[in-house]
Amino acid sequence: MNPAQLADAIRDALAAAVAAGELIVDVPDEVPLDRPRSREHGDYASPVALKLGKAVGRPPREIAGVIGRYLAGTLGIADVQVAGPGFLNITLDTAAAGSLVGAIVAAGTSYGTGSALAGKHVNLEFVSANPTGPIHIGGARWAAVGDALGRILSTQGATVVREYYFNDAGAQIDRFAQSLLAAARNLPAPENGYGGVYIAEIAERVTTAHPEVAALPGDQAFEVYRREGVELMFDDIKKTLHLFRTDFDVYFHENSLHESGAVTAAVQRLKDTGHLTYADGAWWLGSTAYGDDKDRVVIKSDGEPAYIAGDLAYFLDKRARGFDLCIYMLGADHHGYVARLKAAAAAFGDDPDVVEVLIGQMVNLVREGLPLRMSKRAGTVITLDDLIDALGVDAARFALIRYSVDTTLDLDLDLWTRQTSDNPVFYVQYAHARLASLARNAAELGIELGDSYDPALLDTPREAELIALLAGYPSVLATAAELREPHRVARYLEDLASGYHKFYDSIRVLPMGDEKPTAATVARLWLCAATRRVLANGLAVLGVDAPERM
RNA sequence: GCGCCUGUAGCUCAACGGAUAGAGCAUCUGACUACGGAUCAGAAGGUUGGGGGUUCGAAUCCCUCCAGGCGCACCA
Repeated sequence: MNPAQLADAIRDALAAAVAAGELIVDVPDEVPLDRPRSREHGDYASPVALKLGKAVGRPPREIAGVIGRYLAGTLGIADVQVAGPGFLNITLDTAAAGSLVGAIVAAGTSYGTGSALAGKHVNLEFVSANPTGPIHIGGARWAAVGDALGRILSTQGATVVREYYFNDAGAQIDRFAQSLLAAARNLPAPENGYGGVYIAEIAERVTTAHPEVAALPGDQAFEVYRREGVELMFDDIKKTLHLFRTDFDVYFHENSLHESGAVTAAVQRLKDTGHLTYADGAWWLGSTAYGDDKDRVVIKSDGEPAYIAGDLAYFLDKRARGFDLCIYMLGADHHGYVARLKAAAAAFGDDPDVVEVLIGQMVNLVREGLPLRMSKRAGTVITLDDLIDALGVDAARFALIRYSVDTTLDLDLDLWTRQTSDNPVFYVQYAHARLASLARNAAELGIELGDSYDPALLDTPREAELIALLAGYPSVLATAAELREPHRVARYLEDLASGYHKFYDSIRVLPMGDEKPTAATVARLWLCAATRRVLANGLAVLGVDAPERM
């Protein structure tokens, strides 16, 4: 029996009680059903009586008692208890609970998926770091979390396009190109320019590939460094992200919006519809209506488009490509954009809720208990490449994903470089490797899963706990998708790994010595196969490897 | 000054308005001649920053104060 079937059974019991005149209330379409934190509260718990208390006008415990009476006879339910203020605690019978194991093995990689977002076209924009330098630690957080979120949304049926917006127009790129030129010609770095070893390195690569540049006058050389340098930067960024297992479907270039006339057209459309106002020689967007603290300039008084003009055209472009949800993942230093982006949608006559902005807090690095202060000027920026070198892709991704993005993340390099049990990613991967090893040993002994097992043999508390954990995976995924919180999946996997290690420690799976495999051996192997499946599915969602051996 | 985020065990953090607030680390005590000890069992550790409010029920929602982080450009 799965949770959805149980919820239906509770609703049916409620409906039956209402039909019999024992309760007078409108039967809701859906009945709340939770997995209690404590196993003492059964396999499932429903606060339905507490929710209905006011509408029915009777004490919740009384209501729960009535529903419980109607529910008690349901096939697969071993026990129904009224507890606490009026919870309905439900325990499945062993066979009904154990049958889940077979369902998981049969479902394979699709176990845990849902359909809450079926038919949704989601544009997921993340990282989008300027191509003026390598991805740094803040971008790394979004790379890991954004990629995981994309996979999570996909499990719920959404069609997800991952997108990276390259700001390759404007003054920052000019400064980048000037910095390259200065480095190539051994001139001091320009004011507001970029420093760091990578500048010299890229300048040299450009110079090597285009030796003629040395003889060119400054403005022509500048153009070469701009064109070629930005291209190299693009390549480096893509390469690093690929190494980090974060690939994008679309790398969108801001420049293309200017060159195609999309920016001009978007601005003209807003002028025509009266959504831009002219004041002090500039054209303004009324973003204050969406919580901005001031209106924003779209066309500057010198006639040039401001940065936001590109955003306007970009949003229209996304909508024209058929997305009905546009998610932007931004760092805390850009939280001021939320109102602007929503205002942009509204100005085009669109629903502001199409725009969803996720704000992630900053990442600090800690070493030996002290915060590592990063400075571009001093060249102590920690890049994504550095992070991968230090931790490896698996640990880096897991470390960045397992914390809510609402909290400022202090990443302890000592902890995550340690290859020990302190490190959550190893704990989870070890559980998977152990399961793989167990399967190898079973195969060596000639024990096979076969077509079926007896679910009623999975009858110890440890097994019941493990099955209950497995049963929780779909709702964890669904919640993670709904709340856009990938860290829930990571935490769940730690719990599941813990549940498995406990099981492993207390219950022998394979026969010892001369013993013959029994029906219980087979049932337990099925349970192990199901656990391994869920660990592998969950790790895949995070983009973390599920190793056969460690 | 205004806005967003945060404040939970010694440390790092969980907990879609639910029951006795949970993990890991650190500390202390235990468990391997057999499926991987990178593991497990147990102990100890809390006025969920303070104060009000809403609710059958608040770490969670509202108000307020305190503390920290990040922003408040005709830059991109």
